[in-house]
Amino acid sequence: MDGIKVIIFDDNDLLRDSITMLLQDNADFTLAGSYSHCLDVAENIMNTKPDVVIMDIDMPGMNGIEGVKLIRKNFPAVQILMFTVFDEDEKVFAAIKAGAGGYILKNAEPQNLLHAISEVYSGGAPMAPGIARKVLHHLQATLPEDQKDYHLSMREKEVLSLLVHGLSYKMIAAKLSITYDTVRAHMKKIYEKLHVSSMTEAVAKAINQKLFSAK
Amino acid sequence: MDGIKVIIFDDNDLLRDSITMLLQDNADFTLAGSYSHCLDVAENIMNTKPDVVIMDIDMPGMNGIEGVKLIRKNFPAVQILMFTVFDEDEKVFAAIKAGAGGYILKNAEPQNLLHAISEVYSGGAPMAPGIARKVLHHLQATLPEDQKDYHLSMREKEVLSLLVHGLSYKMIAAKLSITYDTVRAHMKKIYEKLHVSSMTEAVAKAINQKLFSAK
DNA sequence: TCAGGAATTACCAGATTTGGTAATTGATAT
DNA sequence: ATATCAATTACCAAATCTGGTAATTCCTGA
Repeated sequence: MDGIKVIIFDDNDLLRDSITMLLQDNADFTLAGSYSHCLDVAENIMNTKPDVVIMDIDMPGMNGIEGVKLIRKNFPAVQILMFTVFDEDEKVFAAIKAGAGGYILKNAEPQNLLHAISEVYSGGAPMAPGIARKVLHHLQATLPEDQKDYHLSMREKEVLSLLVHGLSYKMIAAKLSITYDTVRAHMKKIYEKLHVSSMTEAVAKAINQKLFSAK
Repeated sequence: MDGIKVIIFDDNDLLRDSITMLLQDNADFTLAGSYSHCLDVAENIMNTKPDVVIMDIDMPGMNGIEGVKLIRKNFPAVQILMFTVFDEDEKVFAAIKAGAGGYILKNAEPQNLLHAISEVYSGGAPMAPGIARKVLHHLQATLPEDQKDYHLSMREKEVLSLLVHGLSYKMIAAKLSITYDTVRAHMKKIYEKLHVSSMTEAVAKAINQKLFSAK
């Protein structure tokens, strides 16, 4: 009956107040805490057990990104909604990397904030339009290319994988219980198929083409 | 006065009809074309010059992902909104990689579709909640770790970079106009700093830690 | 001014990799 | 049944890499 339990971290007192009122006027939400800094973030969460945390980025003492990391590490079930004026790539991606579940901007309509809280609570990932576009573009750039198929045999993949993990021919031979010369034979085939002619090139190509997670 | 110009590709005739009606009832949108397959996608776009394309994935002849690639390649200004029943990672990421600007599901409210069209048109990236979450998670997983600093000197980075690009000691020496032995000296330092002891390990570590884009 | 790091060059000896050529066995495909 | 391919082993000679040790120059911070 008390709706989604929310706490907020923001050093702007006026903004915290207006959000407090916004949430109090709406039966779907309960404001369980409001803090001007996130130095005691773990304690605050322990005490209030929120469903959703609204987190500013620029705060004295500890910035919101660090706060997010702490929350994710200790309370993985809590959803975090970034609420900030920043829309630079650096902050956005740092927040996402830290584990934020949504990212909206302070110039948004109050109604959007409420909607975003609901959405992040129910497993969505509310993002300001420009942010979502940034995220999509970044993803487009990093997503693997259409994987070329180099027609490596099972054994060859096995050998290449070990090579990528730093083993020498001799070590690979030992690991696979085959002869040094057999490893060499496989390597020759691999070089041929990958169009390379040295271990370093093979490793670089294997990792870059994501033939292996390599780690 | 005729609003956002939309065309749609979907092999479900009933669905195309209902979207046709939906758009006709709304002055903010104009339906400029409706096709059951995207085999003639380039021609269709040439003729209709749409602002936004609504694209299904599963269609006879050519699937929507391929269609998206074609559109992106030839008409980069056109925004594409995926509209499909699929929410598997594979399809989602393939569509994003291909260049889709938004991704919503067919079980969404009609109102959401209209909203998504507006959003993708104005530079946003509308996504179904679950899709957005997938995207965020994927990004979290691929975003670079907090880069460890191996304290490599400028010269050492230079040498390592060339190594990653497949050059041998000799080639590196030539490229940098230094002696083979100098390259060796740098490599020894690099091995020490990266805690490795072979070229392959150095290359693997350099790429995995994203010291270089390596491509 | 002195210590320390970065960049450079040098040499030695041993380990490792590379390219070429060749052969055997077993499985698969036509 | 014949041809192709994967996996295996082998040997040679040349090229390349690795670890150790050492020295010089230049520049920078204490």
